[in-house]
Amino acid sequence: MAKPDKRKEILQAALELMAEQGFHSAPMTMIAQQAGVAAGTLYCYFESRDALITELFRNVEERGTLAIMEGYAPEGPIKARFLHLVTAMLRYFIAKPLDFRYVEQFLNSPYGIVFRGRFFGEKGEYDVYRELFEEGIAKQVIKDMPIVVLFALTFGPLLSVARDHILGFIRLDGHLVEMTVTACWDSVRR
Amino acid sequence: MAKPDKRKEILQAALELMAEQGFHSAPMTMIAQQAGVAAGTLYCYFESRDALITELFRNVEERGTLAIMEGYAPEGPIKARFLHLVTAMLRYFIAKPLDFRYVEQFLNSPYGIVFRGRFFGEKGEYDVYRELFEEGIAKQVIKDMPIVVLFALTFGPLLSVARDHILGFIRLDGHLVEMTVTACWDSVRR
Amino acid sequence: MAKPDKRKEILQAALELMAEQGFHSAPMTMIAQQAGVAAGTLYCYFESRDALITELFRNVEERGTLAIMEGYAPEGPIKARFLHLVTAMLRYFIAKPLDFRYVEQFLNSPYGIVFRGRFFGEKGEYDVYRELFEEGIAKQVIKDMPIVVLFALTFGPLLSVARDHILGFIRLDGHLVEMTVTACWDSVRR
Amino acid sequence: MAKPDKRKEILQAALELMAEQGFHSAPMTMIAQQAGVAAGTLYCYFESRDALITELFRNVEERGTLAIMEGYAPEGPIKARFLHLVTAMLRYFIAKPLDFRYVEQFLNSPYGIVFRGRFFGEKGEYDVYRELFEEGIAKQVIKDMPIVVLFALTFGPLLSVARDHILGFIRLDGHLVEMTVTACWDSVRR
DNA sequence: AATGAATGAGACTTCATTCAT
DNA sequence: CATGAATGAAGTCTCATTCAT
Repeated sequence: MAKPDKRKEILQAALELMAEQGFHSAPMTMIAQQAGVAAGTLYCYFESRDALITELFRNVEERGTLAIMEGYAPEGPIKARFLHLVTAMLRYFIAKPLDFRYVEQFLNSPYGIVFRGRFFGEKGEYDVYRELFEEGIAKQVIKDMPIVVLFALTFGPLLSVARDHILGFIRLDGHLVEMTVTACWDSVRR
Repeated sequence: MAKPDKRKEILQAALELMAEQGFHSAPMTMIAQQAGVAAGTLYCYFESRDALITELFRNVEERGTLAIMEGYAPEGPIKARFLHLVTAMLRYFIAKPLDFRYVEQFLNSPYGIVFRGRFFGEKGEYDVYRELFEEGIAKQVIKDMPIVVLFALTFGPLLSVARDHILGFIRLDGHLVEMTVTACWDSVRR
Repeated sequence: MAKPDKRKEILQAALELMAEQGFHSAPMTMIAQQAGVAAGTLYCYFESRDALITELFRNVEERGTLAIMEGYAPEGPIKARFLHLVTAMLRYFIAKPLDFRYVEQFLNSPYGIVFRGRFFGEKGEYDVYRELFEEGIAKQVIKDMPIVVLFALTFGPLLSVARDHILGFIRLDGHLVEMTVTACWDSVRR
Repeated sequence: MAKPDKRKEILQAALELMAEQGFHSAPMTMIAQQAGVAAGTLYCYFESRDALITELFRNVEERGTLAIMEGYAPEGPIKARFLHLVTAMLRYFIAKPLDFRYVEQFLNSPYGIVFRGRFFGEKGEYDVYRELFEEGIAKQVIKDMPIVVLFALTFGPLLSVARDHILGFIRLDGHLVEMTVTACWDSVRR
């Protein structure tokens, strides 16, 4: 029994190493070391390196989903809902830079090809955006474009800006977050 | 056949393999094979794997720069210049999917961290955007935000949309390109 | 269910796994699982993997010995005794394919090198054959050859034929068993 | 170019190690060391461990085939042909104990399951035995039994006796070889 | 006795790079 | 310049065994 959270420590170790240096710089041995366990122990909790990487992504995704759904009012006006989701996501990225870097790594790796086009999208949440856009289009509040393009207009800048913040190229304070989110809105609104 | 330019063939081979499968799936031996040369020959032209990868990026970057600068009128109105640059870049990505995929791989790898924040920016071109934005801000045509954010608002959606096109999630025809570019403009304009 | 004899269950599990897939495909953990016990429990009953393997061989050997000695008339004529032993052994192999496969695995492994030259030979039974051959030679019923060669002539075909039967290359019915055994006799008889 | 026979040295190293201690005691590193090359070099000549093992078997098989076919008169009388083949094979095993041990290892491993039932049988030679037996049965010189059983009666003792010789349990001189082969003949002849 | 999480040595394999030709 | 065989460090994963509970 010992530490029932050895699994969590491994995930955390993997998150830190992979987010900071990329997948290729986080061999299993190093993850084990960072987690304070033996190399073989990783395989008590994860079937393979791939399984660990995928599982970690699900983990992060879940945290992200919780973050953006908190306080979300599915019945409110389109614009308010859009601003809520996008602001929450950007704040989440800023608050959890490791999560952000990891998601980026993952989506830009062979593992993540499957997930391309969505970000935090395990079923429900993906639909949150989709529904929002579709409703917005129907109500003529949002531009009549393919959902995929609306996604790009929304998340493209978001990821880019979050990255720049994390890498230190800018400092996203509350004001700047608001401006950025508003600009995103400008690009999708009618 | 002869050997018109072994260097170019090596670069092309690397581009194809890395763009299609990722860096990790393009070992030096395979690149050599694809280029029709011996493994050792690569090291006659490039000091190391890293050098080849970096050099290839510069190569692609140059092509991209040429593409967007063609027909660019530096003295025209802000909006027209913006639309020109962004449209040209998107078209370039669509026309050269391998270049695009490679740039993505590169920027999302440890190699590319240095280049983060810019895209086609070797000196001059980066300045093209910068000047455009600064001029636009001064003339109160573009939102008064940090250049970095304006970059994110412009290139974030562009890359995302290009990726979706290349992966087949959407089909970017002339109309859709125009709409996308316009939406980008909406996000940065005042 | 309770635990009638954990030791036996472990041996049975090892027999099944090793006979069917070979030693290499039966790690201790898998044996434990198949036996319905924890991995560590194996070491309560067997000092090591080697000990388990060796002990299992003795076990199987004992069953085999019982099978061939049943109904054996040590005072009868040479030929009748030969036919009895050989027939019984072949039938035993057919009836207990797992035992057979295991014996084969064992004898063809480093473990079994020590046992080479004998088959079911723990003390008494080996002597049964030896005495039979020696008496046969003395009575000029059996060829005057080294015992080891007589063993080879007797058991070589037996094992080979049993293997072919178990692997499905032939179907050994009563008639074929008799013919095979007779042929073995032909090779040793004068 | 260096040593054009590095491949042969690797095969020889593998043969020696595997024949003497079994597959499991001959890791790739050790084979490389014994062959006087680096570990990676093995993979210049063989795709994988499996490929090496299989290739080595084919190699040995070929040597064995040459040995038994030398001086074989396909038109001679059944008995003479039988004695030739069996004697030649036994002598080959005695002359090349490593080959013999390796063949045994191989046939008793997962690799060799496919080859079960034959010994030196790459097409042609297998047919040599088969034709011999079939012709013998037709001419009523050999017992009318399934070919598989005749194989067992012939090769079973052969392998057994060769093993005993190699392990030092007996010393097979010319006389004993002749006696053994004759005994084999007794078991299959009518 | 029994458990099973943890260990860590060691196996197979890949691949960037070198160097004698 | 070009070659490509050779290298060996490093990575992933397996599994016999231990030990605190």
